[in-house]
Amino acid sequence: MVGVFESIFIYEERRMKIRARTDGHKGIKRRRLLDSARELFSRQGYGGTTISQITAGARESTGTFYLYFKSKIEIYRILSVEGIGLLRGMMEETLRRPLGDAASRLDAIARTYLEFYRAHNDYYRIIAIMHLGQEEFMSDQDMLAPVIDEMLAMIRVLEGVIQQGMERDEIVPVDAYTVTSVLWGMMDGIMLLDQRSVTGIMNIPIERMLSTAMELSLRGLLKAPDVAVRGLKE
Amino acid sequence: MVGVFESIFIYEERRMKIRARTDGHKGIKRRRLLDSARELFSRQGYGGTTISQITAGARESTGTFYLYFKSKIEIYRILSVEGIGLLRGMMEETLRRPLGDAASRLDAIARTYLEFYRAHNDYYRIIAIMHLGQEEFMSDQDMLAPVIDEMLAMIRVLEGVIQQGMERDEIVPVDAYTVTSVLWGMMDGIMLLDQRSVTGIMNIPIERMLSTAMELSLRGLLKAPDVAVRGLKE
Amino acid sequence: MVGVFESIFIYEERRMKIRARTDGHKGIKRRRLLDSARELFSRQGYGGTTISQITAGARESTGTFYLYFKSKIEIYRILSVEGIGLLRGMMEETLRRPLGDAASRLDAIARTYLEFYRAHNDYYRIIAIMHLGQEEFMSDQDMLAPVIDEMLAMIRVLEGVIQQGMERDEIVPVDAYTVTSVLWGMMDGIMLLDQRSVTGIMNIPIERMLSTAMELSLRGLLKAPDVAVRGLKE
Amino acid sequence: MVGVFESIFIYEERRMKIRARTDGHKGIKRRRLLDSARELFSRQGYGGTTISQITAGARESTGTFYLYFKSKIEIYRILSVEGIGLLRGMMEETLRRPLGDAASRLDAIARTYLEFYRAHNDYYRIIAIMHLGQEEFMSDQDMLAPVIDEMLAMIRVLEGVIQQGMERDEIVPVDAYTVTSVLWGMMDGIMLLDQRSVTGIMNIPIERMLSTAMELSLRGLLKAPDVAVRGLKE
DNA sequence: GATGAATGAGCCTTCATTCAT
DNA sequence: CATGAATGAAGGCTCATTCAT
Repeated sequence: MVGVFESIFIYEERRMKIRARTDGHKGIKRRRLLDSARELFSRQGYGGTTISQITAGARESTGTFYLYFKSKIEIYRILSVEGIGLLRGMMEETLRRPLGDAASRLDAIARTYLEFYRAHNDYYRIIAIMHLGQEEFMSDQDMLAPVIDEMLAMIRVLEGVIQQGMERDEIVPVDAYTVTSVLWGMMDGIMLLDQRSVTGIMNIPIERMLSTAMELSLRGLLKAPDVAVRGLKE
Repeated sequence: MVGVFESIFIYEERRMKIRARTDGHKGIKRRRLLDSARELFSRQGYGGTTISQITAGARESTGTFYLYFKSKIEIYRILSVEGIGLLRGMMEETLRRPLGDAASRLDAIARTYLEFYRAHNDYYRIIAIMHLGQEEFMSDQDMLAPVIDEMLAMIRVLEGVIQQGMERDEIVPVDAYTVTSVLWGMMDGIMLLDQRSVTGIMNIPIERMLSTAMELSLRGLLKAPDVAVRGLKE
Repeated sequence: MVGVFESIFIYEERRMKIRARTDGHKGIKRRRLLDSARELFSRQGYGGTTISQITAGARESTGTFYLYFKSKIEIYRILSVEGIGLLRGMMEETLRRPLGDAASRLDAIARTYLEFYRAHNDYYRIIAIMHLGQEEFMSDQDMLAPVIDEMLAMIRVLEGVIQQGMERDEIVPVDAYTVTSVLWGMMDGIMLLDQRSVTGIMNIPIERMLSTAMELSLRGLLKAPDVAVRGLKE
Repeated sequence: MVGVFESIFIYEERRMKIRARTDGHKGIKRRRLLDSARELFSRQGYGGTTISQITAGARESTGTFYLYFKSKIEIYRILSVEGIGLLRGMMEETLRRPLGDAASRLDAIARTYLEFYRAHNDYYRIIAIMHLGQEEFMSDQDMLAPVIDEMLAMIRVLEGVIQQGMERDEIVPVDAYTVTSVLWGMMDGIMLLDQRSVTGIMNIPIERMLSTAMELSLRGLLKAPDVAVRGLKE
């Protein structure tokens, strides 16, 4: 948790050095508002959160909110883009490391997604869950477009791994794009289960669910699965 | 449950300013309100839907709503239970048919879920999506309990299939409950992707995604996957 | 409590014999509605009582209410008149008995009022308390007129006692009408205190308050108070 | 408290579309709302008065109400406490003056209560009348508690006077608390009569009723009544 | 006559957004 | 720039009264 905020503030710090000092103040207030909103949206939902709560959480006045954001929905959009950018950064970071075969790389990707899910659950909820079934979001192209762009970029990264795996003869021939999407959906589905399980619906630890899912998929995907997959039987 | 849906198409003929003296008439109004609510909740979310919209959609007056339902959240709960009951009915219907091996059965289950998803997307959205991130629901046990009960009952059905598959030596030894959950999560994840793709994020037909997911999983799950799985490479 | 209702029913019974049988049924329903309303008004206040509650309490249907009463306010008016009539009946009954001097008569009157207050608290609340500060009642002359008429009639009865007492030289010379009003107000004030004390404001038994009030007044009113008044010092 | 009332007449001059930036302005709007509510509650009762009416009376918008008060019942409670505080202030003021014997003091108390009743009839109606028969208030301890406390405090003041009178041998031996309650109830009863007589039930001026009541009681209460009491016969 | 479903105006309260200061 | 008071349009829900049956 702390790691992220540091990085966010560091980012802001950098901007401050480039821009005027007032911009720096501006940046700080803006960030405080974003942080407050993120926490509240995640906890209370979009409709359940009021501008007053956001500004109170940031120790700013109501009016100040509109100095930094056009509307309530806009701050939500910004948080979405921010969140997905954070996830992408983590993915790129992961894939920058030298990782042996396709199995390891896919495994690393899954682990990274899980790490994001846990360390930045606020963001996860915002980008993956909260907007579902909110007419305002689904029909607001300005809202959705940048989120979708980021998401597609990330899926393309994953797709590259699958593609490479096929080229290296580690993965059975498949339609890389479809399989990528399926893997992504699978991961989301499991995290969704975990979100629901917050309310006690089922009690399997998410790591176990995710590793089971990956082992299952890798067994189906790899040419020589026996090497990579362990522990399916427990 | 199926009978109910038939009635949806019939009642429009009868439309007149009729007082609901008989149980039949009463049922018709109630159903019209439920249908209107289902459509609106699914499209606009819970918070985005007003009682006025629901009654307008059913061509009734505001007060009439409260003749049939205790509150806004109550009609949502009823729709949830109704939806999940419908899904369960379809599942039971499917599994009642004589289905050969575990592969066929799992395939049939996936197809049934997909059929529900498509034919009753309103209900799917209500039971699987709309309540996410609505603090209101997550803390309302009266609301959640029946939905969760039904859902667990259904997962147990799926688990039985896995279990049986292991006993018959068709499926590799796994923890049935975990694998069941993973499969369920996977299916939901893919449907979630499709829901998002309503806005054009990616262009793969859901059937293909789901069959790819099943093939992948079955390859990992079955002892002799080559027999059951076809078409992974396309 | 029972006594009153018997008398009411007997009254209705008589009417039944005179009128057609259907009128009898009508009378019974009407009475049931009145009784239900009386109990509810007294307990929940006018605004807090709904027509549905009244009809439910009388085991009649909502619509039936409007067969017997023009409106919600009308049943309230009828109850008021009924209540005050009941009180007057009790007063007349009391004064018909041979009662010695003025002191005894005034005492008997106070006791009768107290008895009414206790045995028919529902009615007391309706005629003396509930309508206060209800714009609708105070400006509705149709509502007030009959209640006022009955009340004036009763005050005149009391006035007669004072007058007679002066003529007999038992009471010091006073303006009978003023003193009557004062005595009446005094009794009401004490009952009001008791009503408030229901909520725990003060804990003196009403009999003691009322007897103290009467002793005090009689000492001021009578020419030879020492004879009539006892127990002031306790 | 008195200061407040002065302000009522001043603020109208200042009426402009002004934002309440300073405490002063804020106080003015609050007061305007309180005054509007006081007048309306007194005239129409609690249930008969709407927030819209209150804000319209104060020339504010609906939302503004909730800037200054938590709810409808809260403004009623504030008015109650304000009213009873005003009465207490007047009582204390009166008793601070050097008043000779018990008779004069009791007389002064009665006059003060009457003065309050007349000069602040709105408040009188709110604290003494309006809440009667409103189940809503009787069960709301937060509402009742401060009112009751103030009232008991005032009764204790009166009780002190009686007590002192007995010690000085001016008053016959009585149970001070009971007699106090009775005197208080008597005064209220007479004011109640007057409230009802607003509608023309009887035509005696309230001063005369009250002075008659006091004379009557004092004659019963004092050891040497002939000195203090005049004018009973008119 | 009797019924009770239907109506819709109206209530209290909330909150995103504006704008005077 | 910054503030936070002000706004007023809804929203969910109730209930006296009506009227088709």
